[in-house]
Formats: sequence, C-alpha cells, structure tokens
Amino acid sequence: MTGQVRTVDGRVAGRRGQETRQKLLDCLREMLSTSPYRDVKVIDVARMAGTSPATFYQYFPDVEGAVLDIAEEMAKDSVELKELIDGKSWAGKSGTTTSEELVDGFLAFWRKNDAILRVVTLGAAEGDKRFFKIRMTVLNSVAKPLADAIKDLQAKGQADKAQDAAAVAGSLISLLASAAEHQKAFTSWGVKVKDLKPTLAPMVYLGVTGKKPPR
Amino acid sequence: MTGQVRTVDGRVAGRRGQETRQKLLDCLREMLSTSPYRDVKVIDVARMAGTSPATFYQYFPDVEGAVLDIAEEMAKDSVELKELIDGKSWAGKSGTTTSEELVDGFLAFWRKNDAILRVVTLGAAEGDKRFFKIRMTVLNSVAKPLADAIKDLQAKGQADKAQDAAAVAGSLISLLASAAEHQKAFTSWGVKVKDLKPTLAPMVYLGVTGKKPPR
DNA sequence: GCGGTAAGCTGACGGCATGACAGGACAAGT
DNA sequence: ACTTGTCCTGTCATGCCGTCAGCTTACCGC
Repeated sequence: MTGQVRTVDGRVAGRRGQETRQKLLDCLREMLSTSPYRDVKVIDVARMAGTSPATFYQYFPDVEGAVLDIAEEMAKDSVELKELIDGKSWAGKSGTTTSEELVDGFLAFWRKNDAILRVVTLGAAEGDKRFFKIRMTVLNSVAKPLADAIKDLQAKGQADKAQDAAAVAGSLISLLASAAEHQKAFTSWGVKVKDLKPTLAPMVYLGVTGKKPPR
Repeated sequence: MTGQVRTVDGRVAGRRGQETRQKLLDCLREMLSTSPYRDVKVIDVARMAGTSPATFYQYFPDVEGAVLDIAEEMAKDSVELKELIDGKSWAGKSGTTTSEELVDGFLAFWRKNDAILRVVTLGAAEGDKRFFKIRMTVLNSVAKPLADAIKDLQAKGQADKAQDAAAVAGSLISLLASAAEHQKAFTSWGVKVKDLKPTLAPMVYLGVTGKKPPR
C-alpha cells in the first residue's frame, strides 16, 4: 500500500538507491533551514550529499518535488497532534490544562518542522493545491477534533451554540499556526516568549467555551 | 528628506529613469501575483516591462531588492490602518461595531496586498531582518493602537488587568493576519467566507475586553 | 541651434544551474 | 566468470544571471 519508491524514469529503487534518495532529502531539509527557499539550488544539495546533480534528478523532478516528499512525510507525523484534543476535558480547571497543552504541543510541532512548514505555507498561499492539501492535513489533524469537541460542548449547553464550530476551530488553529510561525515577531513587541502561552491559552479557552477561563 | 532615487551605480534617476523603474516595479508586482516567488526571473520582469535585464540591474541589485522596495511602499500605506482603532469606542454595542470594522478593514488591506505580503511573510519567517521589520511596521500600525486601547480599558477597569496588553494585541493581530493569509483554507473546512467575520469579530472583542460580546 | 554632459538603455559575454542521456560501476544471483 | 538490473556520473545543450563597455537620448548653458 505504501507503494515502492520509484525513480523519475520509472525504475524501482533498491536498497542503495533509497539510501541515496534519503540522504538527498536530509540534505535538502538541512539546506531549507539555513538558506532562503529561493536560493536553494539542486547543485548545492547534491554537493552536500556527496553526489552529483544528475543523481538528484533521478529521484526528483525538481527542488519543489523533493520538498513535497518531505512535506508529505511530515503530514503523516501530524496525526500525533490529534492526541492533544482527543479524550481531553474542557470543563473547569482541566479545560485550562487542555488549552495550555494544546498550545504547547502545537507550537512544539511547528517549531520542529519550522523550515519545511514555511515552504508549505508559501506554496499553499500561492495557490498550489498539493501544498495546500498538505497544510490542510496538518491543520485538520487538530482542527477537526477541536471542532468536534466544540460541537460536543454546544450539545451539552456548555458553549455558545450561535457560533459555527468549524469556523471557531479554524480560526483558533490559524491563530496558533501564525503565532508559531512568527514567534520572533512577538519579542519585538516587547513580549517575552514565555508570555505567549499565557496569552494564547486563554484565547483558545475563550474561543472553545465562550467563557472566561477560571483563575 | 525622502532622498532622491538612485541607480545601483550611484547616478540620480531623472524623470524617464523613474518611469522605467516604476514600470519594472509594477511588472514585478504583477508577476508575483501570478507565478510562484521562486520562479520569478529578472528576464521575465524585464521582458514584460518591454526592456532588457541589464536595465533591471541598473535600478535593483536583484529580485529581492526590488521586492523590498515594493514592500516598503506598502508599509507606508499601512498607516491608514491606524484609523481602524484610533478614536473608536469599545463600550457596549459600539465595541461590536469597532471589532467588526477592524476585522473588515484589516482583511481588505491584506487582500489588496496579497502577493507582496506573501513574500514579506516568507522573508520574515526565514529570518531576514529587512522583511521582518516591514512586516512589523504593518502589524504594529494596528497592534500598537490596539494595545493602547486595551491599556486604556484596563485603567478604567473595563478589561482584565492580568493580561499583558501588548501580548493580547499581538496575538489578535496575528490571528487576523493568519486568517487573511489563508482564507481559502477556511472554505475547505466547510466555512463560508462570510462566516469568517462573525467568528473573528467576537474573538477580537473577547480578547480586548475579556467580556462576551453583547447580542 | 550647438555642443557638452549626464542619464538611460542594450548587446554581448563569462559563469553557473538546469535537465537529459548514455555509458560505466556495482551488487546479486547463476 | 557471466548476466542482469540497479545505480551513479561525465558530458552536453540550453537558458538565466549579473556585469560592462559603448551607444543613444535628454537636458542645459550659451
């Protein structure tokens, strides 16, 4: 079901080939986190991997194609984010804990995949459907369970029924995503990073429950 | 004070030169909104402007340099965003209006400068100080007055004093920025664009006042 | 007008990345 | 050792980058 790895010209890649391919992906990942996306060249990636540009083109159509592979890998990892919501309680004090853990977990995931998410975000914003879908996968892994949780609360009369659950969940996840992307920005507003969680978590709590967080 | 426009090699640009320069900037702007940033080539911009690549290099060190010029122009325009906050009231019903107009105005500005803001956002995320500063200028043009408004409310006892005003304002503006950047994402969550304002505006109101918006 | 000067533009060029191919190296089975 | 299929690279045509010398155009004082 995973489908064998194939070269651009259709051959199936063997053990050695897959190693080379992976090495190229690793080097590209490294490259993305140290140079601007626009300046990442095939030749540099190949050189770093101790191979030649021709080899790169055997496994990937171009830089973008290779980035997509890395991004898809990351999208698979993002299922772990569901755990930040599933089975968690939003009632009273434990609701505060849930929102704090959500903020922490999400920011951590984003930080871990910083460089690749930057490119995915750009691609999505530029209208590339493949990048857009990957971004959706990542965000949905949190947004979907969150929307479900909100609907649950609404059904139990513990949240504002007038709000569209999906819209609220989407906005909140967007908020987290954007905060994650620009953590550095906050410091220039005179906001220390440690102030970020105490600010975001109550907003999440507010958005979900429509109530002020308990002290 | 504005400093004359100069070519890369130090000549001062005259009327014709400024026209050419402007035409190149316009074409670049157009180009950015139709092709991926990574694929925007000097030769294409020059061709579209009916001139030669060499001319481009007379006015700009490279594509990035030209983008910076466009971005700085836009940053200047962003002062108009202050009007969305200055002199507005957050008390009762008028607070709802204020937050709605803030959301509308901000989304409109972002949409208008979509393409260039995408690149600015990328540059900032990649750690480029110049792009970062420009992004700050835009966001601060709203975030600063908003933080002031929150401090005002706090002083009058109409808002939660435990919240850091700057942090709250920063988070809210981040929320707006990210929603603006990824409006398409919301539709894939089954959220219609017109649902966006009714969702964001109450969150802004909540963030600023700490109270549920009046119906 | 006239010539001088600075602005403005471009053709041409070396350098480098791209992307394709064919041929050689290598591993594994016979 | 031979065969077979995988894997890598040298090489090449193409196209963009970024620079320069040199030509054209506009402006200004006379």
